[in-house]
Amino acid sequence: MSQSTPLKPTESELEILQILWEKGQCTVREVHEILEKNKEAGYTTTLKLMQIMAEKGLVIRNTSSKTHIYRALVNQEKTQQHLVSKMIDNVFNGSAARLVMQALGNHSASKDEIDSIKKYLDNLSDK
Amino acid sequence: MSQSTPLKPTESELEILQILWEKGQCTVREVHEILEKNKEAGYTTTLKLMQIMAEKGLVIRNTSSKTHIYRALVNQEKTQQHLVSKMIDNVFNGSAARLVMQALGNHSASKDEIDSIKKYLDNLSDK
DNA sequence: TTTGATGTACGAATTGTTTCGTAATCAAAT
DNA sequence: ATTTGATTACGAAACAATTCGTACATCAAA
Repeated sequence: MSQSTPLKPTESELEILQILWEKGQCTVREVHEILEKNKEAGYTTTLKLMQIMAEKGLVIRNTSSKTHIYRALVNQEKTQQHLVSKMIDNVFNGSAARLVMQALGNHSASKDEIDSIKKYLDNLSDK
Repeated sequence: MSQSTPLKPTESELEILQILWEKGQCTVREVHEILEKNKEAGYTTTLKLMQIMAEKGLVIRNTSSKTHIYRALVNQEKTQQHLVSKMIDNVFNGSAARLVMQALGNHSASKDEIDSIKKYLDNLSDK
């Protein structure tokens, strides 16, 4: 089964996709202003990236007015899934469990998060 | 705190690192033969990659004999940790829990794996 | 109708990664 | 000694991602 849209966006593209996934739709300027909070970047750089993403089919844009409006065209979950699978193969030798433990061993998970994962696991093993 | 060795190896570099992590030490040929099982690649390509990795400090090589022997110089767990953290930020908007669920939902982890993760979680929340 | 602000389009420079051809080196076998 | 085969060294091409300067379009306010 061939996939015409790339499921492996670059890092910069992912930064933009995350914004679009959250906001639903954005102008280049809106995306750019959010990006700028975290890193230095010229406006035309963001513009160019989003244009390329449109060419690749990662996003679609409405060009009916002067200021174009962009939306993500790739599915958030599918993209995440694909990237996680790749990482499991590429970094953890195929072991999902090791990735999970590494992710949790990091102090990045809060107690609430851990609890919700437990619930999730309980549901999983019920089936 | 600055890190002189890059903790973000490229994909090709990761493929090689995984082999070195597992085997401990390897010649270029050994690495190359393992890589060849999964993908097409010329011998000198692998050689060049490993030479560059040595320059970057990702690996170290013993050149005392004609055939050089390579070892990973970067730590497996630290590297994994770093990459997972990046992915959590970059792909899952900072939520470790969402990464974990994506990883488990997808790769249909075995019951044993799930149980061992549960135990791991119990230990985590005890502290 | 001119000016300024805000936009898009486009091309090109820069940087990093991957690939491989060719030459040089060395050791072992003949 | 010479040949053969396996190795490293090196340079450059091919490719991809990122960055940005400049030109041009549009619109609204002066």
